[in-house]
Amino acid sequence: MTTQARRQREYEQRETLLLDSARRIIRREGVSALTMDKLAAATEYAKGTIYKHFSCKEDILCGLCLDSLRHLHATFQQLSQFAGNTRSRMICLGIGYQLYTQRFPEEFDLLVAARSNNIREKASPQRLQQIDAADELVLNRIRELIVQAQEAGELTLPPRATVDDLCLGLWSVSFGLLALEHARDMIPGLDLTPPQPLLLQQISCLLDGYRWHPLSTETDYSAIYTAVYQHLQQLMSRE
Amino acid sequence: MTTQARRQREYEQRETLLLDSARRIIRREGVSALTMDKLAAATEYAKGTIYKHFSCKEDILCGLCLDSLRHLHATFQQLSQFAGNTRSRMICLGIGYQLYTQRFPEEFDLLVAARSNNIREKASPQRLQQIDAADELVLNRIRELIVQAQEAGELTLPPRATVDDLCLGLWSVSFGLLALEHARDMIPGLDLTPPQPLLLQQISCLLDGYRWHPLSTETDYSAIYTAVYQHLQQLMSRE
DNA sequence: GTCAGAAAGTGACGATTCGTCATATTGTCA
DNA sequence: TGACAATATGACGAATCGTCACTTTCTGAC
Repeated sequence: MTTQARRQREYEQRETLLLDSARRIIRREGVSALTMDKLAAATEYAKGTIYKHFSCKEDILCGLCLDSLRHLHATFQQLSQFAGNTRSRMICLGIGYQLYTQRFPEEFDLLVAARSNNIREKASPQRLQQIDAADELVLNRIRELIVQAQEAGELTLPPRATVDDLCLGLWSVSFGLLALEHARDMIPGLDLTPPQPLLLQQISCLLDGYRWHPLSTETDYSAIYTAVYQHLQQLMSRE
Repeated sequence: MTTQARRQREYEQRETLLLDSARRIIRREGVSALTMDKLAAATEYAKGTIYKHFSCKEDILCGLCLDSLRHLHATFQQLSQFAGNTRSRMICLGIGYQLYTQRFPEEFDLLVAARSNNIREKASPQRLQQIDAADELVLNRIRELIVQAQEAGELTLPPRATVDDLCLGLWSVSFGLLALEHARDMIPGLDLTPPQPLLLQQISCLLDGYRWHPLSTETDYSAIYTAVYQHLQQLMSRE
């Protein structure tokens, strides 16, 4: 049915428009400035129409997270074409994640917020489920790479560790570090390496600990880091 | 001045009472159920009185975080008396952190939430500053241990890494992993080691990567883990 | 082209929660 | 004991929420 399809398309376009408007408001005035009335005015739709899409304000925030996760996933997809040994390619994902949070700080902030009940309690179950699904897609990219490393003989997991354990470990240290990165400004007198190499250093040590070859003691990765970094920065700014 | 002092004490006691009430409401009915009117009714104080203590609802949430961080710090203090080599003692802190989040899940949830602008935008600057200060106290316990490890010759940091880098790395992986732990329930089909050893495994690999001796390949830590775990569990349940 | 019925869009409204502040109460000390 | 300060109160106006009865637009059969 052609009418049906067109309507569906229009609905999705409007959802995008609504999310874009919401994003703009948040970027300009902060999350607390986002109100349903304001969003309605900005998009020139009535409040009732917005409620056709989102069950509440928190649902919109989750909608933004979802969008953002899909973005991240797309980036990871592109990165998977990067050539090199599996370990460099994993580093590549780490750098991608970091650049992503730098380019979309508001979205990442929401991603952190969306981990807490404060938001989850109110958002619609469907939206939360979609977020989880998107999360999993991203995780799959990491998982894949670990499996490839095993197959390539570059990684042999310790006895009781599973692929998912390492996967979650990598995710944790990256998510944690980026989420805590604010601390850099907030906590005075913290003597840290600049942000860019800091995450790589942590990932690198973790990978050394898991004995993902070639170890950082065996190869000098710094040239590779720089190359990947520049490559990615171009890639992401182009969009 | 004696009157002054007594008033100050009463003020603090009431603040504790207010926070305890708020905590109870959140625990029973969720964060969104916490309203100023409800808290007023529960504590038998008027709303105006509550606003003498907290600038808004988010400020209360941050108050709870602060409380919780102080708790964590106290736990870390106690743990620093634990005997053993520096690496086991670091593991000890990790276990302490984990048990802490298990015992106070609501508080930890708030701690995650308080990292995002959603809350930070509204809370009072003083409270946020207090949180940062408390955060730093906790970090100092980790930092100390790293320095001790260096002094004991059990740890030699890689060329460009600072004490704070490692400190933040450990904090990140722990915070990240615990914050993402929900994922365990949410994301289906994740093949993970059970929660208790999972964090220890990550920390352990990270420490191996940093070459904090004795490495996990040199010593079997599992007996120590179990001992520390039981010791701590007793310690924390006693309170 | 027209029209009836379906689908989509609207915004006024009641309800909830917020934060304030003029007033009331309590406590202090000369 | 009383004057004054400190503290507590809760009624109130403002802001925001989410709903739903109504209006407008669209659709496809005739």
